[in-house]
Amino acid sequence: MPRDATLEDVARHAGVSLATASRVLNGSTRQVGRALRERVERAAAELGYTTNRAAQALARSASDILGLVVHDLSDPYFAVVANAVVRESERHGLSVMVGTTFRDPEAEIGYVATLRAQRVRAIVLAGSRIADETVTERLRAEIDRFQGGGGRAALIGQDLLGVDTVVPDNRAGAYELARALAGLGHTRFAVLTGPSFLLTAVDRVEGFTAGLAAAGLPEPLLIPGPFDRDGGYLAAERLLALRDTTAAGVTCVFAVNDVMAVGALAALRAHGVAVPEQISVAGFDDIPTLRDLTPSLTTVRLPLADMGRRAVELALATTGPAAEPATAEVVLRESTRRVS
Amino acid sequence: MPRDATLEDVARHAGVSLATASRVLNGSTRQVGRALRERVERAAAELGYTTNRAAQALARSASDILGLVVHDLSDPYFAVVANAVVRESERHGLSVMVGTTFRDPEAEIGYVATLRAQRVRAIVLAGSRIADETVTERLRAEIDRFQGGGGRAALIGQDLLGVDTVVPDNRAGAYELARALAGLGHTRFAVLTGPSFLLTAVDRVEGFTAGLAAAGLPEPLLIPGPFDRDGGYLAAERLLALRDTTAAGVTCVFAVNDVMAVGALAALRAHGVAVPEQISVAGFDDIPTLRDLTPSLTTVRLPLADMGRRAVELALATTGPAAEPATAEVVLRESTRRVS
DNA sequence: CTGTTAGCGCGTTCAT
DNA sequence: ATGAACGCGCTAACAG
Repeated sequence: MPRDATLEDVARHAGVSLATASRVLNGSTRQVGRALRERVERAAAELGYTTNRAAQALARSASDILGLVVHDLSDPYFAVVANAVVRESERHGLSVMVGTTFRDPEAEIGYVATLRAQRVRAIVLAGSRIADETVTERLRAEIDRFQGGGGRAALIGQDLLGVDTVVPDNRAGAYELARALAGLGHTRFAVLTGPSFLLTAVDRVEGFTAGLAAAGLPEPLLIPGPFDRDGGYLAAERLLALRDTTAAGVTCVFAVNDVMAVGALAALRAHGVAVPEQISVAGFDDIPTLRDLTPSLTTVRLPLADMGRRAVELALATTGPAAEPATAEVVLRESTRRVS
Repeated sequence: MPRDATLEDVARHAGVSLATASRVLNGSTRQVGRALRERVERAAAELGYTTNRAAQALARSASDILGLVVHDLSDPYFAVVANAVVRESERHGLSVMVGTTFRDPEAEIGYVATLRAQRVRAIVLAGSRIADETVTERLRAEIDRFQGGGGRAALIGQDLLGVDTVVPDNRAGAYELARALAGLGHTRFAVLTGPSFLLTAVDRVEGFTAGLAAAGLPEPLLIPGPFDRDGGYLAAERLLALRDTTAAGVTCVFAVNDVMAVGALAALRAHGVAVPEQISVAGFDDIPTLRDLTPSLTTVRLPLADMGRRAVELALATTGPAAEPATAEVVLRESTRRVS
């Protein structure tokens, strides 16, 4: 196993000192004579030399890695955010190390620890915070340790950790959505709420309910369930089961994210309920991949890619903790109709 | 900026030698006396010590990072694959460093170089190879250098680089799809081929054409274009424009991937062409997120997550170059209908 | 079982 | 402009 060429190999091969080789091959401000510089470059090329970044990081005590923690890369929400984070990081010359937690808060804490061990330059945490003081506190402690060691961190989600955060405007978005749907004439609503421990879900439910109240409408029927496609499917089935009782008169369903809405659409279709003729459906996020659905989904657009990009900016900036809102915008499409 | 605690800090704090601290804190086989062990652990906890992995990697000359290179994380195909790669890597105690190339071969080569500089343990390259000998050769050279330094590499795609590869059975899948569609009675086909330099696209087109030939049917009408959603949309529009001439009699369209098929469906819908009543549409990949489309999409299923998982296994195994097929399976759904 | 010490590959003063 | 030497944090002989 012929080991990689080292800087010393290059220096010797070029007949110069280690320091000189270092200066020409890695971004030093110091100048090196033209002749030597070329000798070193030739030697490096001949030996196929590549900087050992681990060693460089150690010597400089500064890595060029950015850590990213998401719930689930196969969820298009995070896929889009992650894509933007990677892209923006590359623009800054950083490599990205990703971790997936599958919504396990312990895994999230563990991943921050791993990234701290890696001495990454910055960490971006994407995804809903959890309604659990203890866990949140432990995560905050881990992040504090990371920042204590000189690291930077930024969040996408609820501003709960005392670090720079891009805050999706879940409440306002859902509020406006409720008003828009009320404007279409709907009066009885059901909400597929997702789990009550997910703050993102909670914020959206609360915003929606507040919007209905502001329109002078009664509280919606709340149907909890998992935050994913199957959760939306099951919740929609439960709604149908309640059609003749609690859910009587419901003409519009709000699923707190697009992926759940897709599940709900599938369930309604499977049970022969026409959308939007018999019931209207709305989601949240405006996932690009889902824009070609039929019927096209009424939803609330979040600037996903932009959020990822801005999170990286925040994580790389040197300013103190700040919360930046990411504006949500209602998009009415075919899955909701006007009722008399 | 209070720097992180080091092993030496811990050792001093616990009143033991550096070596002892190292032995208890990091996985050495060596045993340490119970008393000292506890003292060290306590000291580490008190100081909030975390191993500096960069230093550890340097000392051990072996990192615990796996590099992953994909075209585009926001493309659900790669999102699913990447998710599986991350998951499997975590299972092996490895962290994942991702890079996105957006189908730029230069970027791909560059990323392998970056990962080599990082001295990652293994690299997984996902995504279609390109029909360009020169570029392929340069990528191969870069990978060889990486492997020369003791790294391991695995591929998902065409077996062209002389490393372990998970080979999606594009040809056979498309071949079977053609036969299945022929079995439905279709005789005139169009193929939205994607770009001719993408081997994945080419393989699928060739397999499909071969399948038609085997069924005694004429060659399909080929319509090239980009490999993404918009490419599918545009190609479908071009197909419609040819309806009264070259494309006369075409009753079935094969888009070489699901995302393109979605674009095609959108275009057909926009132009008032009913699917499958007026024309049948089929895709390839069976992207999970797209399974709830209406009409549901006839496609060829690829075991995406499994492919990612297996690529990691290959990259971590010590065996020599091998090519493992990933079987493709035709899934007939609503977007294609039987014709007389 | 525990401690000493020599590297791992590179950056960076400090002389020259 | 160039080189010698020390340090970054940790592992792995080697010696006791």
